[in-house]
Amino acid sequence: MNTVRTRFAPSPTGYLHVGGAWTAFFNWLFARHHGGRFILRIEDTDRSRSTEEMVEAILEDFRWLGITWDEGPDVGGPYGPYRQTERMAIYQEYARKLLERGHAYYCYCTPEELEAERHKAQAEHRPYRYSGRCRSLSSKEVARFEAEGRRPTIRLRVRDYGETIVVHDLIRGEVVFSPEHLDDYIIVRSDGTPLYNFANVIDDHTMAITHVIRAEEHLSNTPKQLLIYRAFDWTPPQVAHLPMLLGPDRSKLSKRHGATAVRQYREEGFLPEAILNYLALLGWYPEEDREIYSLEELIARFHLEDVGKSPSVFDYQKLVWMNGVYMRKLMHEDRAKVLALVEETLKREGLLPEAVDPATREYIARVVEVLGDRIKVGRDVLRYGDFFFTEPTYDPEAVRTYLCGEEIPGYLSRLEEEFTRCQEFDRATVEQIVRSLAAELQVSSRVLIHPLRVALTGKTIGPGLFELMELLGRHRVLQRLQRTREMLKGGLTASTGSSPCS
RNA sequence: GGCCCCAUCGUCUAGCCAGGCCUAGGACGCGGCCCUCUCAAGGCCGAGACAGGGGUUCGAAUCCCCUUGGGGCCA
Repeated sequence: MNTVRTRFAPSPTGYLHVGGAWTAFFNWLFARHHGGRFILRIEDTDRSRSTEEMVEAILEDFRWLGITWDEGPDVGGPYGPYRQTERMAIYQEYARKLLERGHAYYCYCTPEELEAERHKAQAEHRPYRYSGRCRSLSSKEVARFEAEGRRPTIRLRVRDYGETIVVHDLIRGEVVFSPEHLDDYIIVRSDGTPLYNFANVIDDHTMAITHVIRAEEHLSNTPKQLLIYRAFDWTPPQVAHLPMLLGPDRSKLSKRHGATAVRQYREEGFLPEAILNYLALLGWYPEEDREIYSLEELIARFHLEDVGKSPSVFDYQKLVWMNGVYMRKLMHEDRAKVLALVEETLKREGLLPEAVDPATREYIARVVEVLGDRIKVGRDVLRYGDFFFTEPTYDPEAVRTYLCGEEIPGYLSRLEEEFTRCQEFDRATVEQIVRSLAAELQVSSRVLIHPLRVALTGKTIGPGLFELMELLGRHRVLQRLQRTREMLKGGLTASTGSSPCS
């Protein structure tokens, strides 16, 4: 039994897409499950849109995810090179072989002539298929075309038009294609570059790929590719077509659905383990009523035959939930990682300098401690605790509901006095102060707590008030209280010049 | 337009291949309650699906056919 070899072949025209990551991951899981190898190949034949930076970016995204490859453009391997632009000689060589054996021929038809054929077919209400008029050109005709300056394309010669093609798909079973749409299709353009279906087959074969696992959008291409294998007398690899990844509106997942690049998730502070775990559960489920699995468990359980056939909607909410599960676990198993993640987020937002001193590190650690499991993704630090690092941004709605009562300024100045006067400024003391004042005023303590929170943080959500105050420290608390009172008194906000309470 | 794929709660899915164990299970999300200074987390409870129609069968979510709906490829 040959070793299993799978591959993923991204085009370096953008960052790694979650759909691509998903496909790659299943290839990876399958290879790892069978003790095989996973290969990365770069499909950069579209030179106008491919860049070297994107090759590096994609490799980096894979590294970050923890999807490792055994052969690829950077590490090389026995079947290289691993980028298509470096394999042009190989495609030419195989195209020549096909030509020599008569399985392919030069075609001098111009786009206009082809277009005319197509029109005719349409007018007669029959499916278009290339007429094959260049199948047997005499040397005189060839000479004439050449003299006209025509550059030929190379077409595959399909032996038998009437034949049905059966694809044995590991996920879908037997898929039967009726023959009418198969024709002598182009495998090499007139400029000598190979077409996708051709390059793909040559690469997969010469790289000894045993299992082609790809998205369903390629299922319709499979018969065409099978024809090339047959022309060469090669044994085709096993194929498996994964279901499509959809956006919430059930169309193919794309940029307009929001974040589709793995890079974006990384920047939002997602954990690679959580992303992989989430991706694993799209189109596939181990037969247990649970959803959290380690990579090892995933590898052990993965079976291609169990992958579903119906398309899956990418559920951002569930990913967030799952990330939260991993984040909580990390919180007590490897706090340093959480801290690093948070630090990165703060730097990206410009709330921290590049070089972070030890005292700030300590402060961040305390913030994370106070924020606790509110942090489901890295960016939640901002959502719940931006005010720890910058002046609060006041949520207008929060101000209106909690700071606009006429008794509020009075409460706040009483609080301010007490906070100025007290000896210690720890959570127990401030809690004591707030609760006694509430008792004295004969109001529920929440009557003081809510306005205080909004005054200090700008929002209605966040960590416990007293912990937050202790961390903020007396100085900042007093400063913010003062500022809030001025804001309420003056009735002015910088932006509109109107009262926040009207 | 031609060809191909798909079809269980809003979403991811278990069950389907080997029909009865399914008054269809779990998870996310949603609603309620508890905890509580808010949010988050946690606990408890709840609403929520076999696309429709025909068969086959003693019996169908499970097998077959049609319709409908979604998606993809080629043009």
